[in-house]
Amino acid sequence: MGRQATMSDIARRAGVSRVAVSYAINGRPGVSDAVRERILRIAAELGFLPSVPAQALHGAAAHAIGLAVSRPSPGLSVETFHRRLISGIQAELAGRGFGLVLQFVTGHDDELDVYRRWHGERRVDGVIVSDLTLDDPRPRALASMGLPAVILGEPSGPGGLTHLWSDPAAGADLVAGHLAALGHRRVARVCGPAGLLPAARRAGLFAAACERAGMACTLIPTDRTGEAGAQVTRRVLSSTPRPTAIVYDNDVMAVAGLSVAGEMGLAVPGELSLVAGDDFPLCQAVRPALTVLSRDVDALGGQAVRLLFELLDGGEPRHVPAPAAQLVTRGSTGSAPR
Amino acid sequence: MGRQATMSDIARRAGVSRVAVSYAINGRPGVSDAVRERILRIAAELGFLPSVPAQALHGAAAHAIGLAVSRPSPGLSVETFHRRLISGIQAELAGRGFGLVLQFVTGHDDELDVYRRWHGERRVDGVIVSDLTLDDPRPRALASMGLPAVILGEPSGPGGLTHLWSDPAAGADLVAGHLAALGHRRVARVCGPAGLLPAARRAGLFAAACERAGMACTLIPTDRTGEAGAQVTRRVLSSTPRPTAIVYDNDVMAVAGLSVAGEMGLAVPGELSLVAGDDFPLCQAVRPALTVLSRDVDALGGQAVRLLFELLDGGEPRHVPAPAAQLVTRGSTGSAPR
DNA sequence: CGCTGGAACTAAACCGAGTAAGCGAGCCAG
DNA sequence: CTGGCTCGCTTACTCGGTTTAGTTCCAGCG
Repeated sequence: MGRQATMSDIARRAGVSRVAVSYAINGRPGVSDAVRERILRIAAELGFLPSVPAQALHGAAAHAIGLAVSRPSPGLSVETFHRRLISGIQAELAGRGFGLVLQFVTGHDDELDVYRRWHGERRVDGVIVSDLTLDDPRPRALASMGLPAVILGEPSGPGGLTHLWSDPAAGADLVAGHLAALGHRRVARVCGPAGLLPAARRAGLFAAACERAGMACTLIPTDRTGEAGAQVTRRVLSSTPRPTAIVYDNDVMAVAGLSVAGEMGLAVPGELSLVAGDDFPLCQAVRPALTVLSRDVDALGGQAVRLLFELLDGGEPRHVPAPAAQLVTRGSTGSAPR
Repeated sequence: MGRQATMSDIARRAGVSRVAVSYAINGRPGVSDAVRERILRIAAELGFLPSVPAQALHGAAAHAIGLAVSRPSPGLSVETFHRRLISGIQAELAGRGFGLVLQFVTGHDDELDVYRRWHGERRVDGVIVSDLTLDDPRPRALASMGLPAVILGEPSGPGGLTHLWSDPAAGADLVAGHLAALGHRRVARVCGPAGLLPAARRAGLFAAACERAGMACTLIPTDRTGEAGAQVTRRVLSSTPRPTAIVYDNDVMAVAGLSVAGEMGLAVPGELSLVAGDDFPLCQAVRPALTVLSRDVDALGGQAVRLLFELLDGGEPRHVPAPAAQLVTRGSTGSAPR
């Protein structure tokens, strides 16, 4: 009710100056224990909380970090990825009293405008950037803007920003190795858009891993939607010779692929093995449950936040490897048909 | 580069006082057109943006609204629901220069703490509340806190807050009518947790709608996870007499159910019809695509924001009906087996 | 010629905090 | 007994913008 209590209110009630209240509440020396205690009691009574805008006025701390999410990138996986990323970010943020400001954007230009606005309006202290593309303008722009940022993705140019990314080679080897060990010799890889840096790298590395494992590999780029997953799967399964395993870049395409396989009367994993590129609840809900290459996205978000705080505390930007992806074997992969 | 330009910087460069700059930038009378133009030109050159914290200091406008999302509520549908809600909120917010502050919470108490903090710290101007439960303490608490709020859900107590909700009866009738017209006589409804207000209401109304349509209906409460969807489906399909149609409260359970039906050798829609409770990309990705009861969640989010702005502009709280859900017929429903 | 009025601008106060500097009291040492 | 030191608290200034109250200048008008 009424308005929020301010330090002046507390000072008046306690019969001291406003500054004494500031010292008491921030736990700095300058007030006696007796007065400090009285002030804290009154503050608690009044439900006092310091005004973030007022604090942000003098220092630069807005006590918030920003995350811009590319809106039109289709495919459930991306959504789920971001949701888990946000979840991980939150967990780390909560302890520090920081807030998360979220904004959907439609492209890099739009996103940079958002960063400029956030920074200009002192709304956020730093940002976390995901979905790196080839020749991405964002790192450079952020650096010249002076807005602290943690980039989720491999550093390409020079740019002195903090990057956090995991080596996709390890994951590619895991999947290729698993399939090769099961006796597969012909596999298809349903990839993400060729323009997205991580998707392109994953595709290339998987092809290389297949070669090393002695398997033939077909790469098919898609827009990562379920529709695309279904279409591509139908086409691939109609080709001759038919691959005995398909690896999908995300979960929604894999689910669509599984449905198509069922429709075409192919037993999974008896006649066809499937691997999904990310582990989300959906992958365990379908029958058979999908073998997945799983990243701990929550942990990634948390680590990104910790790196951002490092920057905010005056640390130098650095490049950090993220934990590697792990293969979770479920019912959708089995021995290759003979 | 450097720090952000302030009004003082502009004033110095333009050779006028800070106040003149304020007038010029806010389009208020008090400066000549010549000076105004010069000030605006310099402001643009310097990339000036007013500091939100500084503005928030005098009025109450933080230029942000808050959304707390219940974190542990399981089930992909809820996640997707929130994602689309956020998307709709964003679209409406973007035009007004408002930001969205997001926070995951673990329960009502936690959520109320978050609201208290947001409000106390002047971080947000209002909030949007979803996932109403029976005897929900949040509306009352928000009202007594004086924090403007739009509640997505049916008003239960008195409380003078704005509520936005759609009549679930219409949707229940649509689904029941559709199935009855196809000749179904025995249906199962896989529901959400009994404690969630909308889930409970939907369940009750669907049972009533079935009765009116002359169908027998079994209600089964679940926690909405894919696992639960699979389990319940297996149990239901093993019972005698077997229902000829199953209606799920969300998408992930429906997908799990579809997989189980395939596993058990039941043709969809030949021997069994399935309906999902929400329309998300996933429902179109699987084969056959799922018939769904679709709400325009994006529009809902947008409308919630508009109602919140009404409140912020001094409007009175009111109760508003949301657009009714629509039935989208796809491949998973067909004539009942004879 | 002087009075009124409005346009154009400025000085000063304010919002709610943080920080630096100042000042009186009490204590200790010389 | 007094100089100097610390403790405890206050006054004064800052942040960046808004608002209120003037002030100056000039035109119009009686």
